Amino acid sequence: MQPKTTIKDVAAYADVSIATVSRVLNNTAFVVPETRNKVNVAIETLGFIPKPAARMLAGGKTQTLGLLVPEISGDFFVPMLRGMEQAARELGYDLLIQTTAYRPLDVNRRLLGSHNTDGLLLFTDSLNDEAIRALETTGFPAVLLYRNAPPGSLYPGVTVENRHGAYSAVTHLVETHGKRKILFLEGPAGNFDGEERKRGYREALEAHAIEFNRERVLPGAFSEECAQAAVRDAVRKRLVFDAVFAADDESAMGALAALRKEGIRVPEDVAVVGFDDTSAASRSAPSLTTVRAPTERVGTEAVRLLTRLIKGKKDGLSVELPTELIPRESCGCGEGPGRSSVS
Amino acid sequence: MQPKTTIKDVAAYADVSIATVSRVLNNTAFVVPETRNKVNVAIETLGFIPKPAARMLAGGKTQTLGLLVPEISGDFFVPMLRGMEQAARELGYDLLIQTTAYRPLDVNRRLLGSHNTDGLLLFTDSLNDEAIRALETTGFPAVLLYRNAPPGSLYPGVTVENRHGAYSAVTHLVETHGKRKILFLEGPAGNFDGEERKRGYREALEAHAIEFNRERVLPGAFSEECAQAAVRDAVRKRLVFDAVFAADDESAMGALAALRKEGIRVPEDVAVVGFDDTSAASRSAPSLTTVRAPTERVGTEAVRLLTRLIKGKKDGLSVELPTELIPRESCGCGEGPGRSSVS
DNA sequence: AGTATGCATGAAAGCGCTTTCATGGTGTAC
DNA sequence: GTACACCATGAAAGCGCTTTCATGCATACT
Repeated sequence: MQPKTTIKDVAAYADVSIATVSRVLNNTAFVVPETRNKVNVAIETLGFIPKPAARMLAGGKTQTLGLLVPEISGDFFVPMLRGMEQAARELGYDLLIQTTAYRPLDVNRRLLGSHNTDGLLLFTDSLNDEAIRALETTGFPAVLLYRNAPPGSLYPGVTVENRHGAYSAVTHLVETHGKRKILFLEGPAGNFDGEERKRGYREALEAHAIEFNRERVLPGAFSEECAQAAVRDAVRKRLVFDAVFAADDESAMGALAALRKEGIRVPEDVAVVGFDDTSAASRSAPSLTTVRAPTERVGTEAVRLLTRLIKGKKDGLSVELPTELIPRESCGCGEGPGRSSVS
Repeated sequence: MQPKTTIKDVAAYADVSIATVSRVLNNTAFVVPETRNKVNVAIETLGFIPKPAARMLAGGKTQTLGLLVPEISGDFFVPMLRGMEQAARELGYDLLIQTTAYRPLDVNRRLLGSHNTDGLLLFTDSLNDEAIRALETTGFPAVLLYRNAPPGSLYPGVTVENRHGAYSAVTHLVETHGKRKILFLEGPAGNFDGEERKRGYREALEAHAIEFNRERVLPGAFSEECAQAAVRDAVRKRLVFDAVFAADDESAMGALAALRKEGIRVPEDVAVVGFDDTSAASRSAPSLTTVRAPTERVGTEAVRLLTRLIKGKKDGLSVELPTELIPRESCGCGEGPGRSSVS
C-alpha cells in the first residue's frame, strides 16, 4: 500500500474522471461495465484505498460505531464485545470504545464531536437518563444495552429476559429442590437488570405463596467482594436460609466463597444460583447453576439495531433476548464428580 | 451541541479569520491575548467542536489508535483493554478495535486504509512475521504486545518477564514443595509467551538438575478444554507426575478440572501453578498459585510507547514488565480454609 | 431528416479544517 | 523622517473525496 495513492491517481490511470471512480467505488450510479472494469483494474493495480476521513468529510458518514461503557470490566464484557465486533465488521463498521468513567457529562461533546461516530451503543449505566434524553434531542442514533429507554426517550434497547430468567431460577429452587428461604443478592442501586431480576424473584416467591422478606435481600452490587461480605455477615448473624439467588454470577461466586469459608456446604446446606452464565460459572467448584444470558447476541443485536437506525429505518424496536436456566452442581442438580472427588 | 457549528461560525462570531480560530484551537502560533479571548468566548458560546474528519484531512492525524487482536477472548483481555483505554484517553487518543480473525492478510488495506489510525497495537499473533515486516516498510507506527519483533523488524514490543516468571514458578515447586516430576502445559505453537515460558521451565529444571522429559510437555494451547483433555489423558495413561505448571491460567484451570474429575487431590497429590493471575485464579477452589503478569500495565505501556512513536520520538524501546509468583492453595502454600471446609 | 429523450461521464463545487504566504501596522534604528 | 524588521492576522490554497449539474453522444420518435 503506497501511502499516497489517491482517487486522482486511479482516475488518471484508468483514464476517467474522479467522479467515475467514486461511482464505481460506492456503486452510486450505473457505470458501463467496460469503464467499471478499467477502474477496478486501476484500483487493484495501484492498491488504492479511499481515505475515510476524506470520505467522511465529503459524504457525512464515518462508518464507525461508538461503544460507551462506564468501565471496562466483568466477565461478560468479552463476549459482548466479541459479538459487537463481529456484527460491526460484517456490516462494514468500525468500533470505537470509550469509557465514561471520568467524564460522565461531557460525553456528547467529546464523543459526537470528537470522533464523529455514526451512532452510539450505550451500555447500561454509561449515561444517566438526562444525558440520554439530551442526546436524543440532537437526533443522534443510539441503542441502549441492558436497559430500556428512560421515560421520554424512544431509543431502542437490547435486553435479556431478566424477569423470566429470575422467575425460573427461583421456581427451580422451590419446586425442584424444595427451598423456601431464598436469599437474594441484589444488583447495584438503580441498575436495570438488577431491578428486573429482583422483580422476577419476588414474582416467583409470590407464585409459590412464599412471603417476601426484606431481610433476605442483601447487597450484591454485581461484585464478588460485596456479595461475599454480605453473605458472610448473614451467616454470622444467624440469618436462616436454604438458598441464595444472586442477581449475577459475580455475586454468586462471592456467595460461594463466603459459604465455603463459613463451612456451609453447597448445595447440601444451601443452594446457590447465579445469573449470566459467565465463563467462570462452569469452572467453579461446585459449578454454578445459573441463568444463561446470550451476552454475545446482545452485542450483535445491538449493532444490528443501531446500523438500522443509522440508515434511517425506523423499524428498530427494542429487543428482548431469551434466557435459560442452566442447572449445575450448586443447586444440587449436577450429577458430575463435583466435590465428591475432592473430599 | 448544534450539529452544524463550524469554524466559520466561530470566526464570524469572534470577528476574526478562521485561520486565527484554528491557531488558538491548536496553539500553533502566538495570538494576542485579547483576540485569543474573543475566540475562546465564541467557541464556548457556540459550543463549537472541531470535526476530526476535517482536521484529519487537512492535518494528517486521526488521534486514533488501532488495536489488532486475533480474537476477542480470554480473561486477560479486559484488564489489558482497560489499561489501553485509560492511557489512550489520557493522551487524547481514541481506541479502535479490530479482529484479524477473518481477514488475516488483508489487514493493512483494511486497517490503515479504512480507518486511518495513527498507529497500531498488534496483539501477539494478530499478524504474522511477514505482515509485520511489510507493515514496517510502510513506515507505519506500531508496537507489539506480548511478543518481540520478528527478525528484520525494529518495532518495539511490550512483554512480560516470561522466563523469569516461569523459572521462579518451577523453582518454587522444586525447592519449596519438593516436586520433581513437573508437567508443562505449553502454549499454542509459535506463541511468543508460550515459548518463553517453556524456556523458563526448562532452565529451572536444569538449574535443579532435573532431566527435561519430552513426555512431560503436554499441549495446553492456552485453552481450558485442551489442557483438561491433555491432563486427563496423561492421568489415564498413568503418566507419573507430582506437579503441573501451565503456561497460562486457562490451561491451569483445565488441569485443575481434569485432576478433580480423576480424583486426584490438589495440592496434596499434585501441585498446580498457572501464569497470568487472571481474575479466575483467586476464585477457583483450590485457589490457583500463579505468576502475576501486570496485564493492565502492558496495555498502558503499549499505548504510551505507540504515541511516542507516532510523535516521532525514537526512544521507543521495548519494555519488559516484571512478573511475580503469587503462592496460593493449588501448590500447597495457601493457608486459607480452601478445600478443607468443603469436605 | 430533425428533434426529443435517455444516459454515461466529466467538470466543479464544496465538506471543515490546517497551513503557507501575503499584508499592513507597529516599533526600532539610522 | 525614512528605512528595515518584526509580527499578528487575514486570504487562500489545498487535504481526498462525494455529489450536483452540465455535457455530449446515441438512440428513438414524428
